[in-house]
Amino acid sequence: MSTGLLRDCPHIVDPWPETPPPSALVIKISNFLRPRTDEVEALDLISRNPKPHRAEQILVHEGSHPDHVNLIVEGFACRYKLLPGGRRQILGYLIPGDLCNLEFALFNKPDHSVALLCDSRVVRIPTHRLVELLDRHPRIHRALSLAALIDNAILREWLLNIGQRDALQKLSHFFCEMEVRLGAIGRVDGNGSFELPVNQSALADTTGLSSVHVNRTLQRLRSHELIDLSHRRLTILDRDRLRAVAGFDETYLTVQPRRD
Amino acid sequence: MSTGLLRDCPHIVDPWPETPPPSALVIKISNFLRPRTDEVEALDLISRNPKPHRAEQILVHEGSHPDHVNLIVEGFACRYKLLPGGRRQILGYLIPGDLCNLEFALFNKPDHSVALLCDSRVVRIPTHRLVELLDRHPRIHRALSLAALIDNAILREWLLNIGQRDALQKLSHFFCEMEVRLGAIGRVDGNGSFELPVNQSALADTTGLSSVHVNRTLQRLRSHELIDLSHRRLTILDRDRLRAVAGFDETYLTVQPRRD
DNA sequence: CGGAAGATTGATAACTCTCAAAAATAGTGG
DNA sequence: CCACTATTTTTGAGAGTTATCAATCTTCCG
Repeated sequence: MSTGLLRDCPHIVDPWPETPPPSALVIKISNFLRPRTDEVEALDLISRNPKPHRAEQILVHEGSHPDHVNLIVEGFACRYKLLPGGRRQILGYLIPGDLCNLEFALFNKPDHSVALLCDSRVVRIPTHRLVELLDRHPRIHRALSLAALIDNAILREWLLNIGQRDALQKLSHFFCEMEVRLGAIGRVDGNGSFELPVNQSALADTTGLSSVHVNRTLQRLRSHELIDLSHRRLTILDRDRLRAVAGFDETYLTVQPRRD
Repeated sequence: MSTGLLRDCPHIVDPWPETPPPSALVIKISNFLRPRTDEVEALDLISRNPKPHRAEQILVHEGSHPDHVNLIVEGFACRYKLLPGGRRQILGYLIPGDLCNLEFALFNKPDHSVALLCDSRVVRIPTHRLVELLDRHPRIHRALSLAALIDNAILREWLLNIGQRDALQKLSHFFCEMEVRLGAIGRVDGNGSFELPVNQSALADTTGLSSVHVNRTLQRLRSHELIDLSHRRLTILDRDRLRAVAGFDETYLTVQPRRD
């Protein structure tokens, strides 16, 4: 069952105790197209046997030259860049089903690092195997391209968030985004509550605020009864109101394919 | 001495020893691979007959459903998002050779708008023609994918810039980036001077600062004799020092293809 | 020449930061 | 299971960068 390693990471729970669990990657692809049986098989095959990794582990080092991509099967990771002075900007979060460094394994060296935020299960896929998969299954290739576009849209929205919104909006917006993303892979329960293994220092580096200010802004959100954040778990108490505060519009996270 | 991506890729030989001036798109593609004659022809064909457009014109409306992509042949444009309160975040700049909305023409609706910053020459390419081109010339397709990765890297660097650097660094960094990008397409003269049709209000929306603060920060940069900005033209007086101030490292703008 | 847009300046307010330390929580070993 | 340590959260105070408002000056352009 659960190993000692995973015991301390309560969000790693098999949500499909009975049936064969659809892999995170299949769920993700399904957002873009209805996968055929052979495609499901290929995706399942490639994400088989995830290895447990410890929190804090660095999956990708800026400037390295990886020969594989990382698929997050269970857990959380973040992309980030460091500045000489020690400041850090978090560039995005990786959740189950996300491919870590597709682009850089194929083309360029990573311009940023990726680290795990909690104990996670990760598949290392050799670059050549991924390329084979994409060659053999063009629809999967297309779906992953769509996923990359969404990543892009997320980056642009973050730019807007960090550049133009105030602290309260920044944090609210981030929470709204994570709720949608995690909801799409079944990680949000009926109460609007989900695992979010992100401490206040990381929230600060996500939003470009100081951790002290994050702390005080969180208190404000709590006192307005918009959220509850404790034990690495976020509960959205009033989603509509939180979205109103954030100015959140989820369309940038959604897909409207033109043709199949 | 021209700065730019070509200089940093010594294996890429200048394919036009003496002949007619290469189109902006050909120059751009050449940063990623050495185009064959037929590819140059195809690129030239598709970027033929650019139409003049007035400054301020909006090329792409957020939420619209364009049936074409815009190729900037000459001029400047910017991507941006607006917030209900009237605030604006500029998300990136398009310079000659840049394709405006490749992604959204193919897949999704634009999540942002694009507007011209000065009188420009633009080619409207019907989506289907672009798709044909990409199908017929897979190497061009691949090169454009690489270009998209660079765009991505730029977005991440902007996130770092806006999130973590102070006003002086933000502006310096932006100037350094534009110098490299414009240098790569031959738009920077020997004195480190180039056209930059971006007013202080746009600089503010680029960096997430107020225009008043931009003004005062520019004065500081000028008094340090790092730049000169007037008549919509920026001159970098001391590139090394400006880069040091900005903490600028151009590798995120460059390409190191793995194969081919 | 005159209006409009952009740049500059001054003054004040405010949001956010930094420093520092205490309180609370989580993790670890006996 | 408890004690102990490290990490994280919280709090206080003061400083500072940056924003806002409003007016003036300058430049651009018809």
